[in-house]
Amino acid sequence: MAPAGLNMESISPLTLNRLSVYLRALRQLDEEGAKRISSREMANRFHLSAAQIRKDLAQFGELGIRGVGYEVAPLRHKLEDQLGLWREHRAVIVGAGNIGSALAQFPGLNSEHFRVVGLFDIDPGRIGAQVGRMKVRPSGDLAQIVRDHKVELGILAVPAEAAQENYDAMAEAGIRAVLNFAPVYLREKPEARVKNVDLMIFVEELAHHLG
Amino acid sequence: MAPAGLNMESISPLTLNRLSVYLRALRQLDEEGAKRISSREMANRFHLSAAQIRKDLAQFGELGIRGVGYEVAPLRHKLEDQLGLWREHRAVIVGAGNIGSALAQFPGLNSEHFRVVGLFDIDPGRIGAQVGRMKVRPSGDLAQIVRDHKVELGILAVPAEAAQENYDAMAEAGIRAVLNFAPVYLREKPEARVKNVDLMIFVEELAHHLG
DNA sequence: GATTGTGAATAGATTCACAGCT
DNA sequence: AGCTGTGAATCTATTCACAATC
Repeated sequence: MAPAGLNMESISPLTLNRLSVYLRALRQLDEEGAKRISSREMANRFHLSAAQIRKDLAQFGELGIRGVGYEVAPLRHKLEDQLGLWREHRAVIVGAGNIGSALAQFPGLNSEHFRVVGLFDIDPGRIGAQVGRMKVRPSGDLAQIVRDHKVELGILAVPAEAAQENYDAMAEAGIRAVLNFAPVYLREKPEARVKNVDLMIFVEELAHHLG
Repeated sequence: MAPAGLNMESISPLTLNRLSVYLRALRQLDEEGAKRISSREMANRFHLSAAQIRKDLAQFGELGIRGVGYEVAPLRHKLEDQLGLWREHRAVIVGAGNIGSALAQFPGLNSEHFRVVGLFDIDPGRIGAQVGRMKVRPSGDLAQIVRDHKVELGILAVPAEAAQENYDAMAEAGIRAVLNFAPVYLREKPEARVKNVDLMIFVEELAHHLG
């Protein structure tokens, strides 16, 4: 009997990130029409560890069938649930520069699970510009859009020096989670969790190996 | 006596990524005119762990002064050296869609340490388009540009289904390291190291916490 | 016979706490 | 007096290896 909802332990961040990887693999398998997959097959195919797949998945109950493997579609949906993808999340992007504009049109953020409902900037030269299917709005309209569309997710794509004030404004408007692309440490408020994404960390990791 | 160059141990990936974080902090301190900083001050200011800063830095010799702290400018340069930033690295970007075009104009990739020397696409509708200071070139010109500019770093910003063939072409052309933004597992060649960046992992991590 | 789920073993990372310098 | 560098202790993550199950 799988103790479905009563898991006290929170998922470790490393495991959580792997769930996203497994989910991507399962979606591909599902599209290919695969009905079942063993941890070994999945590990070989997507360059993962079979033991780790099993340990990670076992946290959510007995999801597999001994002697057989995992059923692709049900496992996919289980992982989507764990990742909060059982409902649509609305997002706004603040900063309509290159990165912000690219993210506004990013397929993953305009999918079944996420929807970008606003792209904001403070620069009058950008306000009103068409970016994909959206028009850039003045940052002053943020709070109203967040309220009207029940936005939970904010994406910060402003210069470093403007990041803290825009984060504060997002938190104030009721946003619950922020993905920060500005290369700066944000003083975090309890109501709005921050996840930093620093692209230079990836580039510098490669540069180190180049020597 | 610090055994400067004879470090046999390779740096762990977690430590390596923190070096980028420390470097960013040190640059800011340097610009502010700070001459010295203690691990404690740095930890408080940038929300890090003092013991971890010391452990990480101690790998590269006795960089600090007991009773005093670290000298900002020399430490900054030591970390830049460790991260391979003592010389300029040339990069090309393949895929001139939203993400590729944004990265072509990303300040970190057009800095003292990195330079984007080419932006490529296969779509005739994009070839010739002006993106920042660059014109989009046909992917067929990749090998020549890589050779002429001694390019070491490739950035893959093509759709998932085109990623493997473009990675192979990069490796073939002589590129040594690839930052892959396509959400797909690449069969890696020994001559061209891959670092995957999947933006959906970050978004889904936040979505999980939103529940 | 095959594969999961899992306790035990191993490996790796972080934090503690203090000796050693300045 | 204050801060680094570091061994020891702790905590976390991964891998192994096999009993349980289909």
